Amino acid sequence: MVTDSTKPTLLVVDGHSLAFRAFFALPVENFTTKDGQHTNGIYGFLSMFVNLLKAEQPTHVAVAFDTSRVSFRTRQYPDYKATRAETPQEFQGQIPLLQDCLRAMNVTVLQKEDIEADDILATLATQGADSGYSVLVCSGDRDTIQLVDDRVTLLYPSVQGVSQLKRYDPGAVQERYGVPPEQYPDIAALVGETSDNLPGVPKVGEKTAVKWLTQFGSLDAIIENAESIKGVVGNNLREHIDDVRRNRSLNRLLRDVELPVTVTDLTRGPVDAEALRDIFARLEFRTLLPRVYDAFGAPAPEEQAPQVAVPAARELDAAALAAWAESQNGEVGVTVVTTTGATGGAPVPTRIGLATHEEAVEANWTPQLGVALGPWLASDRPKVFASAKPQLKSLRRIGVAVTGVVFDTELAGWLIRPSFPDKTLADLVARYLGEKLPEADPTQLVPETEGATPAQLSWFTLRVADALAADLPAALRTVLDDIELPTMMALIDMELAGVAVSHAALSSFSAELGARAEAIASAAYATIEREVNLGSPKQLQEVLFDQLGLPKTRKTKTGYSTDAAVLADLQETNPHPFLGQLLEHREVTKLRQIVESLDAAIGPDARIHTTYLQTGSQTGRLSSIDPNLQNIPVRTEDSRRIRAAFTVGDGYETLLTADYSQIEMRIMAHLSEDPGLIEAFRSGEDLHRFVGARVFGVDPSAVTPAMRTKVKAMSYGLVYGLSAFGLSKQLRIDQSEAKALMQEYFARFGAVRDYLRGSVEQARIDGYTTTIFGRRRPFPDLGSPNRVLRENAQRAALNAPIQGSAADIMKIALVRIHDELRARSLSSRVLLQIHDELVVEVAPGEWDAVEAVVTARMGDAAELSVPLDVQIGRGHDWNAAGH
DNA sequence: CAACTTACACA
DNA sequence: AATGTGTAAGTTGT
Repeated sequence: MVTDSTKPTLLVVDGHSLAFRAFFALPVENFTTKDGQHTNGIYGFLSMFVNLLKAEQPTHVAVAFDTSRVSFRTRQYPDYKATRAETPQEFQGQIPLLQDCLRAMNVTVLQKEDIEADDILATLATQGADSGYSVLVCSGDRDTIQLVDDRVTLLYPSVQGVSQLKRYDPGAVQERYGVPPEQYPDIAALVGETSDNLPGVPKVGEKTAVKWLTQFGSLDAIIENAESIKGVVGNNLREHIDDVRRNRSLNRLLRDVELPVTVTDLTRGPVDAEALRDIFARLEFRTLLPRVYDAFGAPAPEEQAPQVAVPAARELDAAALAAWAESQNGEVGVTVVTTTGATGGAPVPTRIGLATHEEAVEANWTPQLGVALGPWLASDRPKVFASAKPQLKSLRRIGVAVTGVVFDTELAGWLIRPSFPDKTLADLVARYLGEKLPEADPTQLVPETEGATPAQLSWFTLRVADALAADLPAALRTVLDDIELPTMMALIDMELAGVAVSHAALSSFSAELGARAEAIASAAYATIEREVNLGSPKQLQEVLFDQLGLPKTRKTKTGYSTDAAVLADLQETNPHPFLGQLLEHREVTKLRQIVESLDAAIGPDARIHTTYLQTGSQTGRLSSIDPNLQNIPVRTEDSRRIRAAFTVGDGYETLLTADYSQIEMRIMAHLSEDPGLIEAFRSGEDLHRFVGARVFGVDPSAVTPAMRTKVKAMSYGLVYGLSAFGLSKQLRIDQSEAKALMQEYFARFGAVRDYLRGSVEQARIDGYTTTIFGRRRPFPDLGSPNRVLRENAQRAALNAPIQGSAADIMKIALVRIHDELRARSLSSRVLLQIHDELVVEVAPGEWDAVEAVVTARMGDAAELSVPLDVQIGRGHDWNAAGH
């Protein structure tokens, strides 16, 4: 005989009804991801669910869902639940995500065509009770009361919300409804159920129903004795007997639904740490993860010790470390520890740790070690890093070159999941090994936990690299080997080279801009007869809309927009001197801010050294930080003075700029194989003039500037997933005119539309987009029922192969130019990459050779069905070189 | 003091 | 309601 304490407990939950209650209980504003996915139903359900797991400690669990609003009951009685309002779209979309969460928690999710969730619950509860389980049924549907008996308890959400569950055992049902559980459906049949659109006997409520049941003993007996019941209610009963019979038939839950599982299959497994982390990250649930692990009685993965014993780090002297490295045949993990920037100066190596899968060795970095280990580092013996770039940079600073980098965990992790922000070794150890990288507790003066040593970090790096390599599709491995690792080597040289910038030019320009800003501000204050902070959108709103009484503009989260587009619109409809002054002030202060930050970034070598983030974008582009040299102003006369401060450095002769013209449209032509677009590029005619001639049906020579502007905006917009609305706003034309323009465009370049449509559809099927060179970007939301989410994903998916292929091509060109300049022993060097432009510092006498290399390697970086056109510029500074 | 919001520079 | 980035300043909440 099993005692209660050892009896297995089965928990079965109606996912739909409880998530739906949570959906209404939690304010949607607080539960929306930055992408617009609503999560209130998911969060509320999971919160209740983990509490339940923790409190009840069930050994077996299942969550059941309805498949649709249609079931065998609606076939029997088409009006069943017919009065229910349409399920809100915001809720509908949450169900699949909730199911993903549950699966990640290793909880069985069940649903079956034609069957309601409660029937699945009834079936499992019956099986469970018959097999000796103690059964808990959790549902928000009162029909499940009939399941309660001495082995089955119902947990029913109270009016306060889903977190408060009331327990119904037979006694509690008797107390609350005045009848034993098995008779509850009789009451419900008599009273009816408004929410299910099942009318009962008029004027009969719970009280009367219970009275009759007590008096006659059963529903059948009541019906048999209907004649004997007096008064209006008696009449009503006799007139509605068919309704009562129907109600009783419909509210009987099926206890013998055929399911793909039996109760014994519902055991609780451990959570899938990686899947759970991913889905919670996507839903932006931060506090729920530890609660899940708590409910599962398992330590969170962060707290798990490594599954494999970490080898102790052996401290070696320079000669021994070098000898150890030379004796290794396979891949060696490498970790270079550097001084931190805060100590002043650029980081240089302080320690190095090496590891194989078996051994971990390390040493302080000394000049002697540099000499001893230098040959191995410079050899092509295979080395694996976690974030190699800063480490290789630190070595290069002290004159140590490294080759043979065959893997980088950060790059690989990014290629697999470009959207994932966490790519440090610690993150990847947690994600791919399910282990916690030992870290010294920084809050402790004397840390209780020892952090991993450099050699041990190298050991972890190797293991993570193995896991990543196993997860890396062949196409992405090619991107890593042929594009990303070589690009990283080129970036190291570019970052270390830096670009010469004139402090004198910037500081005087900054002062001038400051004076101009002040003058404009004074004039603006005079106009509005008071002083406000012109940089404060809040104060500006007061001035514009209250004081000056200008019409309200586009709404933002916190009020009304005062951005440049809005101010320009206002200036047209309600001209006011303050508007112009404000715009001018914005422009000048923005420039000053840029000039100031650039000036502050000039190093002791009179050059600015940016850092390129190789894993910072989702498309494959680089980004640039500290400072960002990819957004230096260019459009206005003032901004060109900033570019003029970027000069050729000492010992060099001139700057060369090389940019791809219309590379994205060329890729579009290649991918879409549109004959018109391909002809446009092969003809050598100006693209927008050619397209304008086709769209407006005139000779290329008759294309006016206005026509050219329109098709140019249209072409660029295409690559971004532009709508007629967006185009009309961009060009400040009627939406109808924008629509006509788009139609005319697609009539002439139909293959472009076909390609764009097809590529998004393919992405929906594959789950990711692919560039010409095989780089991928996942798009899980292309099939989302949430329209905002889906359409955002569609536009991004439209753009990703084009922007990504352009990034691939530029990286390939960069690497080949970088390598060829070195191979030919030229001193000229690439300094900057601005997406479709390279800036090269040309050494004396090398112009012709460098120009030839750059032109050729950019031009043949990819074999497209249209030529890649490269524009070269030459000058003493970036502005002069830019035309 | 950190997180969020707005605005704006570039491709 | 047109993709992808990074930075700064103001505002708001802890």
